[in-house]
Parts: sequence; structure tokens; C-alpha cells
Amino acid sequence: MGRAPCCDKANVKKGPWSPEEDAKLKAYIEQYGTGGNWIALPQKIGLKRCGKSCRLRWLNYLRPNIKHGGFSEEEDNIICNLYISIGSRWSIIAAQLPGRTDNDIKNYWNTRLKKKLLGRRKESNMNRLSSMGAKDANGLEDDSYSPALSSSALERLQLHMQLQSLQKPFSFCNNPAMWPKLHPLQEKMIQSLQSLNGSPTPLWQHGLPSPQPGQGQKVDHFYEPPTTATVQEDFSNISNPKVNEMQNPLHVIPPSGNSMAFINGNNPMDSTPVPKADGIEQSSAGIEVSGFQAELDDFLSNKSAAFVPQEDQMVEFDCFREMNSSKDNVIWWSNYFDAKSATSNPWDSTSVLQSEQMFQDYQLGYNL
DNA sequence: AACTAGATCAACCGCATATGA
DNA sequence: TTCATATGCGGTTGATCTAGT
Repeated sequence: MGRAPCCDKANVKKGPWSPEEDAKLKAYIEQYGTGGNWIALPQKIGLKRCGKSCRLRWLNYLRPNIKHGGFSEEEDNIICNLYISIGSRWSIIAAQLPGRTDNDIKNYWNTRLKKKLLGRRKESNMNRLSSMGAKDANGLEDDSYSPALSSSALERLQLHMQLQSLQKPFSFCNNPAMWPKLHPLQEKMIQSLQSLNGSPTPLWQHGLPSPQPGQGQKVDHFYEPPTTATVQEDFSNISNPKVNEMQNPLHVIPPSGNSMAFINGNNPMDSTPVPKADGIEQSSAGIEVSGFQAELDDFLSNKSAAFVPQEDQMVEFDCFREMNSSKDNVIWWSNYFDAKSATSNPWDSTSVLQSEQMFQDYQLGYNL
């Protein structure tokens, strides 16, 4: 027994909207609003459309102040930074870009920005490889080790970054007043973990920017570039989920639905063969690690320039430089929550979730 | 001019979550 | 608390456009 359809598929028109349909929907909503019921809306208007389709059409195309195309470099930068930080959570990303819809951003990322990133990466690696003779240590021309930062590697890199941000779970927010309150039991657990770690620093403040003089001031960075050592530590931790979980319970916080697949112990670096993606699959975890590690080292040798760019480290992963990335460009993040009011408008239903949803995610982790 | 491949983007689909009875 | 329904979201599809041959 499947789920009941949201509408009578047989009597519902699909495909592109006609100008007449657009006009009807727009006029009705502007006059009466949605009435809080999208499903009933098409009947009221006399449209042979599914309610979901009406909603989508309104949100993505008809509502006021929608911008299409012509993404600015600043917007590119925000999208890239956010994607790397939180993954494909388009609604949250869209909430930071007034007038942009999640669908638009998603399309833009998938069709252009991603290629821009990967393409630049490929170019730079090709250059490097050609200078190295394009052969590995064994003298083999190894197709399986793509000179480009493959999408899977990028994904894993993203996972790593998410992992890092989980180890520093609130590094996105520089204002302690906004840090969520922990359950007393959780605080106790963290205290005991601190004593386990022998760390005098509150665990969850590791990696947080140093306290700034005065709350609400702009911060220079929100992301502490991982060192190779910390990366290796991460993966060694991952390879032992139990220990990992004990040492760092925050690893179990899922930042998004489509990532952190190793939460249940299915970490990407264990010996289980991973699906082949972009020719990077290796039969042995060691090779997999070394391949990815090489990419990761390579990337990290640039000190995650996207976040804390340094002149001499921006040669390869320089897409962010192209987008005028600088430490100033990540300031928006410190104002993430303040931006909510600025970017919300009565028509922008997607803005509503924003920070609440992010906190829900983290709270979910705490509730585990 | 005709064809093809790749790029783009609007729209659909199914799932997860929220909400209310 | 449970269940049904509505909503929101991200992934995917397919029609259309564009550039190259």
C-alpha cells in the first residue's frame, strides 16, 4: 500500500506553465494569499495543476523580487563557501541570497559552479603533473588517479570539512550567547571527555576563534584550516568508530541528510570497497587512503585558501581567488543569524527555516 | 543548412518532516 | 500517542537552447 497521491494525477496538467496559468496563480495569491493550503489552491483558482506544482511555480518563479541568472562573484563565493561548509542544503544557502531560490542555486551549482571549481582544479593539477612528468613513482600512467580533484574526492573533502566543523561544532558562530545550551547530562559527558583528553579547553570550543573583544564584532575567520596531522588523526579516529565516538561524541551529529554516511560505522576509509566514482576506486583501503590523502594533502597544502587565503598558497585551489575570496568574504557567516531578518520577506517561505533548521540539526545530534 | 553533443533550467518525484485532529 | 495530510526539500529528468562540426 503506497502513499496516497497528493492530487488526482489523471486530472492534473504537467509540464511548463502557460502565461495564462501564471497570471491566474499570481493574481489569486496576490489578492487572497495561499490560504495556507496549496492542495486546495488549484481548485479554487480553476487550475488543473497539482498543489505542489503551484507552490513550486510561485516560489521559484512568480513571487516578487525573484532574481534569475546573473550570479555575482560575491554570490558565487557565498555559495561555494556554504556548499563546502554545509553541503547541498540549498534552502539554507538560498536563504543567504535574497531573491534567489534553492532551485536556481542548485541548478547553478550543478551546471556551472561545480564545473568551475573542478575545472580549475583539473587545470592546475594538469599543469603540476606535466611539470612532474605525469607519471607516478612506479612510472605508471595511472588512469585511476585522476589529475582532477574528482567529484567524489571533493565530496570526501567536503565530508572531511564537515567532520572538522563537527569537531569544532560551533565554529560557524562566534557568539557564545548563541551557542545552544547543553543538557546537563551532555555537559557532564563533555566534562568527562575533557578529562579523558586531558584538555583544559572546553571540548566544544576547540577550534573556535579566539574570543573576540566584544560580541557581535566581525571575525577574521570562522574556519580553522586543518593540518595534515589533524586530518590523519580524523581518519584514524574514523577507522575506529567506537573510540571515535567515545573521544568525540559530536561526530555523531549529522550535518545533513546526504552526508556522513559513516555515522553508523560505515566510514569511507574502511576496507569495504567503495563504489567506483571517477576512477578513484582502489581495491585496498591503503591505496584509497594514499590516493585521497595525496589529494587532501595537496589541497591542505594550500591551507584551505578559500577560508584563510594566503598569497603564496593560492596557486592551485584558486577558484576562490577568482571569486575575490578573502577573509572579508566569510564575514557574512558571523552574521548568519542576523541575516535572517534581513533576508526574510513575507513571500519568502524558504527563509523561515534558516538558522532554526541549522540548530535543529545540531540539536538533533545532542538529542541522540 | 542539418545534425549532434553538451549546457541550461523548469518542473517533477519521492522522501522526510511538520502539523493538526 | 497515533495517524493522516500538507509542506518542504534535494535529487533527477526531460525539454529547450546553443555551440560546434
